[in-house]
Parts: sequence; structure tokens; C-alpha cells
Amino acid sequence: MTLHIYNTLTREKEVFKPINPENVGMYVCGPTVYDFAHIGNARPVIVFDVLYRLLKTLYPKVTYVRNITDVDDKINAKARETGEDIRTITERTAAMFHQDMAALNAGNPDIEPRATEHIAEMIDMIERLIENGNAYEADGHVLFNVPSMPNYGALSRRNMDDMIAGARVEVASYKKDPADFVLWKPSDEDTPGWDSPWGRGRPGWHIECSAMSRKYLGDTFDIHGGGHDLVFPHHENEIAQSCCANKTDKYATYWMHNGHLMVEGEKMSKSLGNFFTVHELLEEVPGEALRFYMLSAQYRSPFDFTKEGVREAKATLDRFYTALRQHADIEADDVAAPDHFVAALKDDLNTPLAISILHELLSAFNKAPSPQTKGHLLACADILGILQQDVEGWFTQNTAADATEVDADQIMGMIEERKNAKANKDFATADKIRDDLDAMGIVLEDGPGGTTWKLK
RNA sequence: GGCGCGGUGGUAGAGUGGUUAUGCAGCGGAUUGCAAAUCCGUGAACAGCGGUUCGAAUCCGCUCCGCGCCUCCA
Repeated sequence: MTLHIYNTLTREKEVFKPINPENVGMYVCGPTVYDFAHIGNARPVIVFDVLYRLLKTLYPKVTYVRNITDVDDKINAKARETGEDIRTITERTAAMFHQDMAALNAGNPDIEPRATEHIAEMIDMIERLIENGNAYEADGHVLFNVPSMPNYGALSRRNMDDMIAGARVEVASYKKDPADFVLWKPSDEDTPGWDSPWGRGRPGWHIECSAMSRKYLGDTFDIHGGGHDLVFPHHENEIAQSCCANKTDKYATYWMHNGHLMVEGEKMSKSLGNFFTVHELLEEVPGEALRFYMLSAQYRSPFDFTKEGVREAKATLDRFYTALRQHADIEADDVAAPDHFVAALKDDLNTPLAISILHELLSAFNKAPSPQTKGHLLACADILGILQQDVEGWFTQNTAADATEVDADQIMGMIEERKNAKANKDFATADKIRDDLDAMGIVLEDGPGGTTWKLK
């Protein structure tokens, strides 16, 4: 089984053929750093983290680039609101983003370029677009001229004439064509800006990804990912900018888009108040459970995020960790993940199928605990980025909030008391102790090796 | 209006032109002082209507329903 990827460009699952098998290039649209990451922002981070892990098992080198958008009008608006410098906001937010994503066990990409550190590259690209006749200056702005690109609309399969007929936004008077979009726009005195051949201003939304992907991955590269909503206009415009500036037919070979999240069956939105940040969820559930939960659906499907679903995901991970705990003395073999597991992931990241195989491997491990069955289980889990943390830690400290509330010594003392009561056949006392612990949120399990405890 | 996606058992969620998905929940059993954990067994589905086919939940068409995007939202 070779790696297959669903390509938005062709709307088909295709065999993955890297441009250079020695170094696979992957670019994913990262966060705009002006507020806490919400659970929807976490989906592409997790999905592409799994893809990155999978690719690294298949190719000697993978270069994963994910940008940080630190110049944007939402950031500017926040700065006006709080009176802070945009740099203060973006630095703080980026740090929180990294912290939250680390809790989801999503590693950092190889390169994480920031827009503000690549203004020169963007200006250079805009200049080339003007030279090539694809962009023009008007009223202090520089605009990309959409009709100058014959293939425009190929990714999103849009016809510009139809779109304009149904457009719901007024067209700025300085545009030559209603579909033209901004590459550079002027900044007033109160707005962050950079000197450019067109005066002091700031970049449009799309140009940063074109400029930065080129710098780190070249004119054409293998995979470009992001949320489904970015297909149009963001990715369509990136293609236009990059192909026209670099004079190539091809920008990214494979376009991957993750589906959006809903919350409790409703579209997630601030006005509905059903907006979870990763940060607040981590107060009540381990990041690993959020990660595992997200992977329970195929990445392209819409995902209905529910608290009940989170709870179930956590309970499922408890099962896995329980098995690992009961057989903690067995040292896992250093084996490769079984083929049928890897094959599931190679089929356009079929994580639900992969997880079903993980359940089979768990069952096999429970029935016949051995270095090999444990090794298989852990090898698969490693690719998904789960079951890697300390087993005792999983049961005794599920969230940051738990750490301060539990007194392990006290619990061990009560377990000892109960053991003595049981030895004396005083089951009433033994059960009373168990009930008391239960009321504290502690669950006991009597096993062959003694009694263990865990947080509910 | 344009473009696109989806409707699977109580629930979450894969897959396949004819053969058990898997998890959770349910039911029965083993084990346990009782539990927990684990193991064994078990019922239950493919939105509707046509068509292609020896055979379709799986391919095609239509209908109904739900959802997304349409200039700065992952």
C-alpha cells in the first residue's frame, strides 16, 4: 500500500509522489495570533501532525513549515482595544498557542516563519507580480489582477462571472476587476506599517504564505494544507500569486483540507457562545484525550465536538493505559507498526480505521501480554501521537487542576486500611473506604499485583 | 443565485458490488467477598424512489433532508 492523499485540486484520492523523495515539503496555514486557539484551530494542527509523523516513517526527510500570522487587521483591532503594541499581543498569543498545542502532543513544525519577519520577501514577490503584468497599483494599494491569470479558480472550481453575480460585498472603486484582491495596502499613522515602494503599508492576507512557502520550500512543493474554509479565497489566491510571480504552472502538488468543527450539533460561533478554547478545555480534560477524540473521525468530515464525546475519548484512553499499567513490567519490543495499521493511515489518513485496529491490538495485548503485543500497540500509538506519557501520571494527574487536589499518601493509607479490613473479612469497612474514595473521585482496582487507584 | 460536501445499527464512526468493522451503551456468561479491570458470547444499520446487475447499503439518476464556502474565518 502506497500513501494515498485526497487532493482538493482534483477532487480525487491520488497516489502520493513526492517531487524529491529525499525531502518531502509540506506547508500548513498556521494561526493568526490575536487570541486563544479554539478547538477548531486545533484540528488541522493535530491532523497534520499525524501526517507529519506518518511521512517521517516513509521518507528520510520531511520539511514541515507552518506560519504564524502576526500582522493582520484583527490583531490591529485588538491592539486598539487593549492599547498594547501588536508585538506584545502576538508574542504572548504565539507562546500560548505553542503551550496549548504541546499539551495536545502536537510537535512544532521544522520551520515556523512569522509574517513580520518576511516583509522583504513579500515586497519582492509583489514587485515581480507587477513586472509580470499580474498586479497594479491603485489608490495606494497594490492589487492582483485576477483576469491576468487564465487558470484562476481551478482549486475551488469557481467561475468568476457567476461569483460576482452573487457577491455580497461591495466592490472597491479602485479595482480594475471585481475579483481583484489586495497584495499591499496603505497604513495610516495609527496602524502598523512598513516602508515599501508604494509607501508605508502592510501586506494583504494571502501574500505571506506565497512568500514564505517559496523561501523555505521552493517554487513548487508537495503538500499544502489548511482548513476547508481556506480553499477560497486564501488558497486560490496563493496559487495565483505564486504561479504568476514564479512563472510556474504548479505551486503545491497536493492540497489537503480538514473539515470544520461543530459544537453540540451547532455551528461553532462566538454569538452562540459555544466557543471552546483549547486552554479552557485543558482545565478539565487531558490534551491527549482531545487529540484522540479529534482523530476518531476522518479529517475531511465535519466533526461534531461534544462534551460527551470528549468524556468517551478519555474513557477509551483509560482502557489503553489500564492495560499498559497492568503490564508495566513487560518491556515492549522495538517493533514496527503492523502493516494493516499503517495501511489505514496511508489511505488518506483513515484514523478511525487505524483506531479500530488499535483496539484489536489492545485486545491481543490483554489476551496475551508479551513484549511483542505491547510493542505493536505502542508502535501504532506512537504514529498517532498517543499513549506516550508516563502511565502512572496518566491516572494520577489527568489535568493541571488535579495536581493540587490529590494527596497520594492519604490514598495509599486508605488502601492499606482497606486491605487489612479485607484480610479480616470486614467487608463493610472495606466497602466504606472504597465508597469514601469514590466520593473523592478516586476509583480502586484490585488486581493480582495489589490495588491500584485512578482519578475518575 | 454559484460551487461543493454529506445522510450507515441506541450512539460515535469506518468500509465493501455477494463475506463480523471497531468503540461506547444494552443483554447473557466467566472472574471477583462485592466491585473494578479483563475475557467469552449476543441482538441491532445502511434517508426515500427508480435504474444497471445473477446480486446494491456499495455504481447511476431523481427526490427529500442536513451542512459548508462565495474577499481576509482552521
